[in-house]
Amino acid sequence: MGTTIKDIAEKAQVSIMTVSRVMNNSGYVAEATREKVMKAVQELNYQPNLLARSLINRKSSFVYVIVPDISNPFYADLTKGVESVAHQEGYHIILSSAYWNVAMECGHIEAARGRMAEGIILVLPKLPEKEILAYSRNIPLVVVDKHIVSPRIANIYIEQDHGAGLGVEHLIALGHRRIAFLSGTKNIYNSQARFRGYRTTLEKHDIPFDQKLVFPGDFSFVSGTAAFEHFLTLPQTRRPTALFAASDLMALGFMRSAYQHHFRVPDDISVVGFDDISLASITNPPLTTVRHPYIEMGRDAMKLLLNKLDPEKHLSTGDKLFNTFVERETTKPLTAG
Amino acid sequence: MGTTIKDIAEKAQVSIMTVSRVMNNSGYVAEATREKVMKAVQELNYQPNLLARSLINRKSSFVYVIVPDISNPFYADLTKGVESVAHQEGYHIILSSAYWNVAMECGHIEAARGRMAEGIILVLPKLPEKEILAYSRNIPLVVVDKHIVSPRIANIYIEQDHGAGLGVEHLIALGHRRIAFLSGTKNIYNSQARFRGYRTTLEKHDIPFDQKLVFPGDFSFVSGTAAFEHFLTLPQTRRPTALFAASDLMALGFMRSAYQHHFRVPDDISVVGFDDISLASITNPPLTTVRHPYIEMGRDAMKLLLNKLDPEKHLSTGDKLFNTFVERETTKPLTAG
DNA sequence: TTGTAGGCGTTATCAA
DNA sequence: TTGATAACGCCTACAA
Repeated sequence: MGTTIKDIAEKAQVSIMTVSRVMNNSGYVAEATREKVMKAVQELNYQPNLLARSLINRKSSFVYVIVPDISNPFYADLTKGVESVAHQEGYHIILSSAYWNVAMECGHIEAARGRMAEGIILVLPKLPEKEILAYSRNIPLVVVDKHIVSPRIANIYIEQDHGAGLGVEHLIALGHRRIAFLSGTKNIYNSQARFRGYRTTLEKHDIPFDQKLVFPGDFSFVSGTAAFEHFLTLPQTRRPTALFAASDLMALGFMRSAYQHHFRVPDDISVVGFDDISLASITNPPLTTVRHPYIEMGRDAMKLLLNKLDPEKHLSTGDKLFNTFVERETTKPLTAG
Repeated sequence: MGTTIKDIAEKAQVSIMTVSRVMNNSGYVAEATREKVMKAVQELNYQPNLLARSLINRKSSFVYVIVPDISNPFYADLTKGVESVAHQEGYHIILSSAYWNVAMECGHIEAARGRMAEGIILVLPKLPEKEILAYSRNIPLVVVDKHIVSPRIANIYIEQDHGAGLGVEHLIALGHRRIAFLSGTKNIYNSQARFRGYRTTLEKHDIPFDQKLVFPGDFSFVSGTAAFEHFLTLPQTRRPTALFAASDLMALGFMRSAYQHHFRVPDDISVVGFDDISLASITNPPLTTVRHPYIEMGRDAMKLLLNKLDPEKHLSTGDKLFNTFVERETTKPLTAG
């Protein structure tokens, strides 16, 4: 506790510079001297103070990760991806939740600057793009899972139109034509993208779009249960035979409510979700969905940041990420009638 | 980027000390001077370097949180609890996953020391107690969710015997007497505690313990599905009418497999889990379980650490934490026959 | 009310 | 191959 380079120097009867050289394997040190130093290091259980080192190198090896809420499985997965690359490259991550609150986001960003963080990974921020741009002039910043227009902001984002189309294509291939859409939170870009994918895919197959088949939701489990109530209010003949939900949570909520009303999935109605959260494969029946690759997004975000920090090092972010379709057991072919 | 106290001093035509005083609201500063300084701060967008400050104060405001795997919902919840208290008190958390690997745990602990972390919250470590004790002499350390014998190690741990008993009591109250136990990973203290709770509760009610009704498992979803296969191998008359699983994940796996074999829960067999992970309330049907309060454990762990760091400040860790029974829809009274 | 000197633990630079 | 000195950005203690 509190052993410094000076203590080692004293104990080993050398100058602090020599100790420093040993610790960093830099410059020339006679083998005998090195051993003397190492012995002192062992005995005093010395560890260099990395903060002091940061001060002089201007390299803290800290990266801030700001997520909406770490207890949300999406962001936990994303964080895992970030962490795996970070540790591999010797960085440590400082985690903060901002709870969809602009003021908290700003607070965390300021804190990151103050702590000499080398960069920030900002997940689904509420902060307007303009302000993000302003911050990004002070500190390297990567925005994840939010659609960004400015080419000046580093960004990991998957255009989810295509992914949503995958889910709808599958339902259409099974013969469904009355396909409902359970939408995400209004005015969120991700919601809109998923909706666009739904609508354009319908059009591509000459299936008329019906506003009545668009159920309101907010990505949450309960909004899924509410959607089923909404479904019940539709006259029998106008009910959809399939549902495409903008999130797995809503799909699950819908299914739960359906079961309580003695509807069977997929027998009475097919359901496709979006996200592929870890629960999706565990539910009963397991949910057919569109996978949004959070872990990989986290990984790539960190790599992108690292490449910014050190242009020498070109970490490959692999191929561009995209959504993939995952067929499980909540869909089945439309039977006549 | 890189604005220092010197730049401000120069711009405001004052000494460094005056700037320092303004930034810290300490000592006397004439109002006019203060304004001059603040103006320079604004214009140059200055932020004090907290690492440099840490060096002097010997107070980094960093706390390391070392979990087995952040993408696991338990630990994400726990981390959330830690974070909520930490931020409130001005601390930042550095998150690391150790993946049940002793070497990684040690690595993270060393890193924490090197980074001048003020403390470590160590969740379910693999590290032997003796080594933890050794580390805890160098840096304040709180061990969470692992049973610790030594009174010298700060610890947040719930004796889960009692909680497990709650689940079994419920089944017994419903008339069940042939109650199976689906066990967790062998040789893990938590598994043993949950098993003890099962067994002693049985004995309390004069229900003979039957080793055949103890199914092996490892806390995972798949080990739950395997357990159902095991269940099927039992002769009809010797099958349990209820199952108490040492984890929700296993309970869910068991149920999934059960449904695939056209068994109904709770009609054909009652199921109780343990943990109350967020999925538990979302499944179909929602799972009756014993809640293990991860968020609260995280909160209390951080408070305990804070109290260690600053004995002046007595953050109440509230009442002692315990497991609670959560009744949902996977159990029902045993019907004659 | 303000400024000067010294140091926190480390490394870069230059000299020996 | 080693060591003295001056930084890094800031704060404490003391002086003016």
